[in-house]
Amino acid sequence: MSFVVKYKDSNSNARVGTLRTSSGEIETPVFMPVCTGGVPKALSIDALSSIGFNFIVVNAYHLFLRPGHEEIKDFGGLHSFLNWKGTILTDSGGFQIFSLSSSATIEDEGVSFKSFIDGSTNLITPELSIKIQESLGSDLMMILDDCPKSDSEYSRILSSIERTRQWALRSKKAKKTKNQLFGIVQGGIYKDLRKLSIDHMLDIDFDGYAIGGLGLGEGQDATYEITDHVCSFLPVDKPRYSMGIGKPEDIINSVEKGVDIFDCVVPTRNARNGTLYTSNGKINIKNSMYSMSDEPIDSHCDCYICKNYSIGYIRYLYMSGEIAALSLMSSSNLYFYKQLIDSIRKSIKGDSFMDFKKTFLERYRDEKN
RNA sequence: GGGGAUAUGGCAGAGUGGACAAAUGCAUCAGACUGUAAAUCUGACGGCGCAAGCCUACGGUGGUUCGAAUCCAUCUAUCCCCA
Repeated sequence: MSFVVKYKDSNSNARVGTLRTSSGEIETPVFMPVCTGGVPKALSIDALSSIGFNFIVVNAYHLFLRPGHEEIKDFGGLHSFLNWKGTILTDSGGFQIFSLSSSATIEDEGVSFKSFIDGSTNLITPELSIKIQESLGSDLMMILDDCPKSDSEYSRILSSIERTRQWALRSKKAKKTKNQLFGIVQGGIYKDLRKLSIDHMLDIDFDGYAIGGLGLGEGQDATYEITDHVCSFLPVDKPRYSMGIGKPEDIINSVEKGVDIFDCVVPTRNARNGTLYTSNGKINIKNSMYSMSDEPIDSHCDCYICKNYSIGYIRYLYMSGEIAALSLMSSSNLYFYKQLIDSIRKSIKGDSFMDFKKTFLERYRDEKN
């Protein structure tokens, strides 16, 4: 068994488990910093190790476009190329059907993307996606899924789960290595389609199951409801991954429903756009109230940045367009996420997850400086 | 001393008789961001008002005109060239 549940919270579906991959053992719930192109934006990859992360997600489609999966394979694989000793999960490119929808054409065979780099058109099939992920030396691969826009109508979602089923079968068949492969549940906000998609994935049987297509505008209540619905049908002895989720409160609520693995661009992208996460809620460093403030970003935080930098100085750097600000802020947000997921895990082990949730959210929502 | 040019909202800079409270950029202020085509995007940005609207404003003053940031006179300031 590559996944074992070690602790189960008695007041919720939250659990602590260990996930074994070819690059080591991961304790869940876990958060993966997003390294789409092989690096966390505005940071070096070793900054992640310094913060304490040992699990990242990269994107197969982006690395296929540049520098190329064959090139990376020749280099000795992605771990070697990045000099990353931790675990790597590769996303298949399915999300780009959503995010690059204006330059994507979906067919049963696969998805054609017009490259934003050189304009070339590439057909990404489930087989090619697996080949790319295997060439990269992924520890944990994802099937190619059809990720539609959240406001799509029922018929489009229905076709997406059917296509995802076909692509899942082909992905599994194409897999040549022993590395793990996760299925992805689609179905939008429609519970019956979610259930159908779960059945499809369970029939095929994967090493773990991801919930896809959430956090794309359906609203937080819907996100939690669908997460709960999906988790209730997933096997307890397999890891569950909520793709792209989420904001701090989303992670807590999803853990409560039984999710084990997360990734999200929010800590890094929002850092670059001026948002910092603190135990008292998120703040916008552009707000004039932080001008020349000698306070740390988070007075409850004991990280290096909070101990050594004032928010007034970081704001000055940000407003001046200094690159260092983006780096400091990304690092600070990732540290916050690391602390959050560590605290979640600790509270589950102590069977006090719901108390942790209450305490955390009260402070996170109300005090907002 | 002689000749020439220019003066516009926090800054830069369009506009040269009515569609001008005045383009655009920057700065400023606020918001958004969920498997990253994002160091991005959206909104506000003379005053008062919820609004219709009213008031003040394109260096000063005085004119021409139904109407002036735009035309004329004059004053002031700045810059350039020749002595």
